[in-house]
Amino acid sequence: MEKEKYTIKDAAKLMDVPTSTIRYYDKEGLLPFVERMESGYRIFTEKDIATLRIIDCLKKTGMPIKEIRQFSDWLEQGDASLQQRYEMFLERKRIVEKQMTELQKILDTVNYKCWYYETAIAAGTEKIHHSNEEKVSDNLYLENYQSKI
Amino acid sequence: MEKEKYTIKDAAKLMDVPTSTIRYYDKEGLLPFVERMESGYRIFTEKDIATLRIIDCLKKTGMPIKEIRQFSDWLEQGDASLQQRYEMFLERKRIVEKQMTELQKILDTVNYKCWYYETAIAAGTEKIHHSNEEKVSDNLYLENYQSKI
DNA sequence: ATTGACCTTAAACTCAAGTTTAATGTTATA
DNA sequence: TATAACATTAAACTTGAGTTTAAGGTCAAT
Repeated sequence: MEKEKYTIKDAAKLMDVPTSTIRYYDKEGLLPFVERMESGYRIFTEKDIATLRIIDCLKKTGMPIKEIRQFSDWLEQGDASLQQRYEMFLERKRIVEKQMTELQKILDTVNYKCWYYETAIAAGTEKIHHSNEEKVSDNLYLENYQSKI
Repeated sequence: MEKEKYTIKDAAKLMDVPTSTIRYYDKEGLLPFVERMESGYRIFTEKDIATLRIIDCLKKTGMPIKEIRQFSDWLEQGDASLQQRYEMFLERKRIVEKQMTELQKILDTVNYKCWYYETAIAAGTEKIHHSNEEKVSDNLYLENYQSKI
């Protein structure tokens, strides 16, 4: 059986951030659903932790805090905002897919540079990549290399 | 035949950034190789533009400006720094591969939420995801879904 | 030689996303 | 009941990565 209630310290540990980050998110309106004790201490439920994980996922898609706040507002509205929330995730999907494509291109360039330096080190100098013939080799390399991966 | 020399405006247009960004990079020591006219105007060669593109690639791997400065310093040292530059790109490769893995996990979560909202909208309420039986369905969905993609 | 479109720098400013500090209140336990 | 280890807030501070501003110098075409 899992624990049911969490302190801010527990929540912070689960999310692997300092407690100050959780307080900052709350201050920015990301956590309006978090209840308090009479003393003012925050109480996080399992459900709150699950929502924190979704907020973390949105952050990792590159969504700025202000837009995540919109999502939290929609959460407060319940079923009336299902469509908006759905469209938000559809857009995040498109964005992340674009990021993946971009990241693959970056990886191709990094891999090319690895090969560039391997061959330069073997030759003892970068000059081997300066002549026209070698440039042709580079292109041939790139063409083959990218289809091989 | 391509143009041989570029102004800061040309370079900025080629890199799709404002000229202020190029000046900022120069101020931070990223562009020690860029020559000047007697008047002080920067002159970018084809090679400089190629190096700018590599700097842009490094930036897109998440490398901070201060570490890119190290790369520029190594460039100035010529063949003596081939090994260091090679190791730098090997590390960037590992980092980008990790980013790709992480991004795939994020996409899995986003896809799960898309399904979550599709089904909630069809049912007219999110409550369908609250009962224990439905939670089991979620898990089954996730298991099947991720192997299907 | 004047005009407009360029270029230069230093320094101040912006922005997001936190982090730190200070002053104070609460809870668990020995 | 004292004390340690938590918690609270507001406000100031930090960091990275630029952008903007101000004051001025240069270039190309008329």
